[in-house]
Amino acid sequence: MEQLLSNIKITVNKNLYLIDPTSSKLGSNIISHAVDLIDEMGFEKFTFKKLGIVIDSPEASIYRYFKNKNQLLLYLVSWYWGWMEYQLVFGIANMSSSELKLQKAVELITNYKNNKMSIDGISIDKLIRIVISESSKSYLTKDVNKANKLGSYQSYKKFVSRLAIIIKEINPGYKFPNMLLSTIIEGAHLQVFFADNLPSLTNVQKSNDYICRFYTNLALQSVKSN
Amino acid sequence: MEQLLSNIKITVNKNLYLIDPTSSKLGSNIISHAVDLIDEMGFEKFTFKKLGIVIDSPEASIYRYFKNKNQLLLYLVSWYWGWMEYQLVFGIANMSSSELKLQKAVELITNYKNNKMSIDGISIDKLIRIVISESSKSYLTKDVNKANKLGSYQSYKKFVSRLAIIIKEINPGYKFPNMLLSTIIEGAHLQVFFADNLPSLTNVQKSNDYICRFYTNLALQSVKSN
DNA sequence: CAAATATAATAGTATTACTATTAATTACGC
DNA sequence: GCGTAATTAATAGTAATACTATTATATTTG
Repeated sequence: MEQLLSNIKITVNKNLYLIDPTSSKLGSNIISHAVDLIDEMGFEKFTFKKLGIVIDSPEASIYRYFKNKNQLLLYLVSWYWGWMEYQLVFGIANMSSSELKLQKAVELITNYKNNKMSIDGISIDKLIRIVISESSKSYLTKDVNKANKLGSYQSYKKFVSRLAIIIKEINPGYKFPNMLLSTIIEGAHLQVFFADNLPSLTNVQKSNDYICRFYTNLALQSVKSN
Repeated sequence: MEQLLSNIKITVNKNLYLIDPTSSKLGSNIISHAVDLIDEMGFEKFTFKKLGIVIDSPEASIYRYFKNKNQLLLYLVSWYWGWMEYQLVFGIANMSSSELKLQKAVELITNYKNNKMSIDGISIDKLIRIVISESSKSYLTKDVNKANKLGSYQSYKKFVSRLAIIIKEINPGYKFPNMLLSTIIEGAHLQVFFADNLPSLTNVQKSNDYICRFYTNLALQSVKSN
């Protein structure tokens, strides 16, 4: 895996930045330290001012790369789904059984461990925590429709539709593949968050694989029924 | 139902306000117009300043009732779960079958129509939309733990634990009742939002009951397995 | 009716989320 | 290699947000 990494580059819709942050030192600084800061202080408390202090550049320079902090979040989340799709495609490349493919996908979605690596200066570990805690804020706004028209959720939708095809292979008559997938994806994020913060809303104890088991069962059961 | 309403009062944890908003005209004005405004402009754009203008009271007066807008959101969400619990208890009062009770609960969770009524000056219609779009923001913050210790999520947790008992009645060996329930509740909210805004992430068409059917199947299937 | 108490209004401040303008740097044609 | 254009960075703002401290006005009650 590490070998492959140096050769890939996750691309992100051009509407998610003003200047491609991978095109300059300042840009990649913005990204990597934004990940650090958002993870550390949460998206609400995160500001371009604070980021500017950390990277020792003025606030206004960051505004040249991203319209605002929402667009930056959108960029990070989109990057995440690009990275997930990459892993999915490689993970299921040599599988013939669609059922096993789906299983693999759920594993991928619910596996939050062993990601100590960095890609393009982005700490995967921290990015995953950001996706879990903050990604829903990227679409739960009054601007969703506008953002959607600009392709801001492309990567996420692509990931889901790729999996929907696999589900259709397992059971062509299954009526709710996308619904099932978004339920699993967002549900899995939630359970991690609840396990850490509101344990009475989940049955997960830390450091076991209940989440993976639960959603794998859910997926297979649902798809095969109906 | 309408008859009953005049006699009940949904109570909310005392830590969710500074002054009980139901105790004064100003207080109930704050609540009812906050619901209008948040529904209209979304939680991010909503401010106490704007609310003050609408109710023709200074911003500072609102701060006497609620520490900040997050606390106000917490109050509304908590009120919502109190109201949901009330409906649940009455809805399943005379049922003997736990399976039917669970079915009724999922119906309640996924039924977003026919709520043109107002209680305590709160438009149920609008409140439901707020819960769908904004409620996750009330816990997806760095302050969750603090808020949780103050009992801010009590009503939600109580609703979930009440249903967890029903699930245990159906299948005492089922290991993940809370996980299943939070998946269904948050998933159902999400599907409504996606149907309106990001339709390719769901399979819901407007004005059908796919959401109810999907999550009812999910619940019954999961609970009976394992 | 005066004192205590509760409530409301005024007038601030620090921070946030930007933007317009100016300064510095780099790229490029001749 | 030098001047001009284009890009990038830094400065210095502004309007709005999220509060808070203080003062004023009612209301209660002994």
